[in-house]
Amino acid sequence: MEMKDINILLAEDDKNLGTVLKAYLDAKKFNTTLKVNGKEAYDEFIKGNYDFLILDVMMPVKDGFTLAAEIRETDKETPILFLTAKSLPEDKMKGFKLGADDYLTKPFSMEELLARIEAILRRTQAHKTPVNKEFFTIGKFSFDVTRHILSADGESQKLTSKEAELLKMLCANKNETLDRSEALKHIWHDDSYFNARSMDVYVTKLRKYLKSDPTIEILNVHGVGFKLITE
Amino acid sequence: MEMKDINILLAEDDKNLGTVLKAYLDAKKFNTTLKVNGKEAYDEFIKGNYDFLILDVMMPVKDGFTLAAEIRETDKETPILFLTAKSLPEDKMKGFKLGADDYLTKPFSMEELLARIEAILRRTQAHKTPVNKEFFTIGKFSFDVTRHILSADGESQKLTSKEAELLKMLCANKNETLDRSEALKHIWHDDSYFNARSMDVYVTKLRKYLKSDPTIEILNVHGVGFKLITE
DNA sequence: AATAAGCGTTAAAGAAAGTTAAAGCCTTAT
DNA sequence: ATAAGGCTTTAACTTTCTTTAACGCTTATT
Repeated sequence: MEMKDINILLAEDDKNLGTVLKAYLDAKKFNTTLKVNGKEAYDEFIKGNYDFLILDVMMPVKDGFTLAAEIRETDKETPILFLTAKSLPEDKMKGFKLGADDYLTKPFSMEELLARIEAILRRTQAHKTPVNKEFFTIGKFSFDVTRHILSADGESQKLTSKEAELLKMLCANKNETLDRSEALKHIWHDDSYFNARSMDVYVTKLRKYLKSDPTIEILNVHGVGFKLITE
Repeated sequence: MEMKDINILLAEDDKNLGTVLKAYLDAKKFNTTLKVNGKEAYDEFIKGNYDFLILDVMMPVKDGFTLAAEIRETDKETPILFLTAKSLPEDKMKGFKLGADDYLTKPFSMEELLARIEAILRRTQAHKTPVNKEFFTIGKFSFDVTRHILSADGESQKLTSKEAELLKMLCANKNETLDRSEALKHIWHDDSYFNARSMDVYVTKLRKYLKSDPTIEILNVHGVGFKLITE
């Protein structure tokens, strides 16, 4: 499965486990934020734009169950997976009653955790964006993401997979900076020097395609990435 | 949640466990059908309109993994929960890789099973569209999977088995990329260079069959696979 | 200002895919 | 047993897509 821009909020008070988990999930192309108690996690959840919550149950200041209950007061959608040493049946049932999607007891394998996260995301992410009807307007151009077609003035240009993916990411971040490393991780699956050069070549190609509309610009943000500018 | 219209297909060869589970689930307002092996369960799944599958892994005639794989060939939606005595990590991973939503090892509590089923249904029931697993519509074409017949405008084209299998996989992944290696492993049983070339030949054939509808497209995703695009 | 790192662009090399035709390989009928 | 026919694979050639390399320019750092 392609794990593009999934933001995971991980609440775990065991620093060791937390760090290891975050490293593992980030390596699997997620974007993980680690908080060490329920209160911090709640504050982070409120401001952030999270797609998945992994909550330890026993934490200082505010435990995972309380945290989940607070979150579910306003948010019924974001998936919750409890991660805990408590394996009592009553606890499990409490977790599910609070609206959890899964409940994993320690010790567990990272692979299983990943598999369970992906199983849940398969269900939730698919419906988030009404699948594959993606369409962007860039100045006088219209861009059919699924068909890889960029058209304007009655003319159509068929894009290659890489061109289309890059343009899609730029469009999704219209007028904001698209981090080079994000694009590389997502499209090239590896943030390396040579892939970065390859990306530069693609930026040039996209600029050529778009140059007939002078209001459009793919701006370089030195050392950071690129920004697609349109009004 | 009101459960009385939820149809569960339960495949379990242990008569005792099967009967007890069915009774429990029916008491919880589900509508449960019990089959004692993978083959019977598959036949039942094909004709029925099921919302949830509970599959034992070890069963005579056809095991649960094989059954799940067959079902997932044409149906990516219906939730699958594996119920098994096999608790080896590799088995769990295999289950999830096959597209399972959950994996519960025996012995388990009925309450936990119920909680897990409900957690999954919460995600899936909201947006479900019942589809016929043996029949696909592709633009103006209709494709009878079992009979290998592709028809449109009153004309029918009989497909060869390889053509039909490939088209089936493309349909099951409509508007998503079908990985080349997945198709090769599944249809050719070996992901090799020469089979890949053979697959290319079949893609050309399918494109010819489908070309009379310009809204249909089999798009190549370079280095990854193919994507069947329809409106 | 000197230096290094980052970017823009073009061209060429390399890898993957599109297509067509012919060769293999089964199955079935004679 | 052999020939015919349909299906699948192999082969060869063509086209397209992606990466690498090269060179010049720009931006940050000191």
